[in-house]
Amino acid sequence: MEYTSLVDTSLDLNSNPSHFLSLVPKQEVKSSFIELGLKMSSVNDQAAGELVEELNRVSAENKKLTEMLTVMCENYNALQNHLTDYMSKNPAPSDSTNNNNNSKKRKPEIPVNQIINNERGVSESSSSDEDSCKKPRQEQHLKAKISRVCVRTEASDTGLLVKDGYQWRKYGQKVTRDNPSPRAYFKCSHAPTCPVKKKVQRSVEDQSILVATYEGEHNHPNQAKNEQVGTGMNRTCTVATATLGSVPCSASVSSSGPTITLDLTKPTTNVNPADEMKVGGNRRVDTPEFQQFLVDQMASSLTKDPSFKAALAAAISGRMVQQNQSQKW
DNA sequence: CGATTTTGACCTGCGC
DNA sequence: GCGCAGGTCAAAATCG
Repeated sequence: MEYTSLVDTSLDLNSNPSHFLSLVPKQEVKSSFIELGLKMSSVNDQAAGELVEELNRVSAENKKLTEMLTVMCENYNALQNHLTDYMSKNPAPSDSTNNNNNSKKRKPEIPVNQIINNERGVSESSSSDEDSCKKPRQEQHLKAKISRVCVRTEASDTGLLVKDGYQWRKYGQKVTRDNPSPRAYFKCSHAPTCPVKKKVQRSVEDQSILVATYEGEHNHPNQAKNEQVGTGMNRTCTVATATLGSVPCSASVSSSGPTITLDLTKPTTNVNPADEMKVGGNRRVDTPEFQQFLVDQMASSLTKDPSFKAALAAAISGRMVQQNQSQKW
C-alpha cells in the first residue's frame, strides 16, 4: 500500500493558493494583489512590508514542511518496499526477529508499519476472513488501534502510573517472562462502555522508563485535556501538547518506531516553546527525527480535519473577496 | 460507603 | 493433549 495515499495532502501545505484562486479569476486576483500592494504602500508602507515579509516567511516555511512531508512519505514507501521484498525472500522462520530465547511466544508484537497504519485509521489486517471467523477475539484485537508511549520517571518512582488525562481502573497485574518488572493492566473507567485498555510495564533496558501500551479508542472526550499525552486517535494532537505546552515533561521519538517518550523527570514549566526546542542534554526534541515526526503528525492531523480545512478555505476565500472589494473601492 | 487496588484463580491461545 | 505464558475475573483488602 502506498503510504502517500494514506496522507491526505489535499490541504496543500505549499503556499501555492491555486486551489483557492480557482474560485476567483486569476488575472483579477493577480491585479488585486498588485493594487492592494499599491494601496497599502500609500497608507502604510512599513506595515505592508512587514506583512509581505511575514507572508513570504510563512510561505517558505509551509513549502519546507511540505517538502519534508513528501520526503518522509517517499522514505516510508521505500522502506516498506524493502521490508516487503525482504519478507518475500526470507519468510520469517518462527518469529526470528523476536527474542530467540522466548521459545514460547503468543501473538507476535504488531509490526511498526501496522501500528502506523492503524494510527492512520487504515484497517490493514493481515489475518484472512477465515482467520477472523476462527479467532474473533484476535481479530478484534488486531482491529483495535494500538499505540505505545514511553514515559521516563524518576528512578525512585516504583509506581506504574502513567498520567494521560484519562481515568483508569487497574484490573490486573502480572509478572511476565521477558521482564522482571510486573505488568499492570488498566481499563478506562471514565465511561463504562469505553473499550480502551492500557498495559504499563517498566522497560527491560531502562527501569526508569514506563512503557504504556494503549489498545482501542476512547469513545468519550478526555476530561483533562491539559494533562500529558492521550491515546489512540488523539495522540497526534497530544504529542504537540506534550512538547509545546506547559506540561512538565519533555518528549522524544524512539528510533525503533513511532514510540513517544515523555521525560517526566525534567520540568519545563514557563519555558518558551522556541527555547524548549533548542534545549540540549539528554532531551531529543531537537533531533530531525522528532521534528519530522511532529511535522508528519501535525500535517496529517490538520489535513484530516475537515472543519479545519473548511475554516481555512473560508478564511482564505474571504480574504480574496475582501481584496477584490478593496480593489473596487 | 463507594471506588480503587491487590492478588490468586481461571481462561485462552500457542508451540511442542 | 499437555504445558506454558499472557490476559482477565472477581473476591478481599484498602483508601478517601
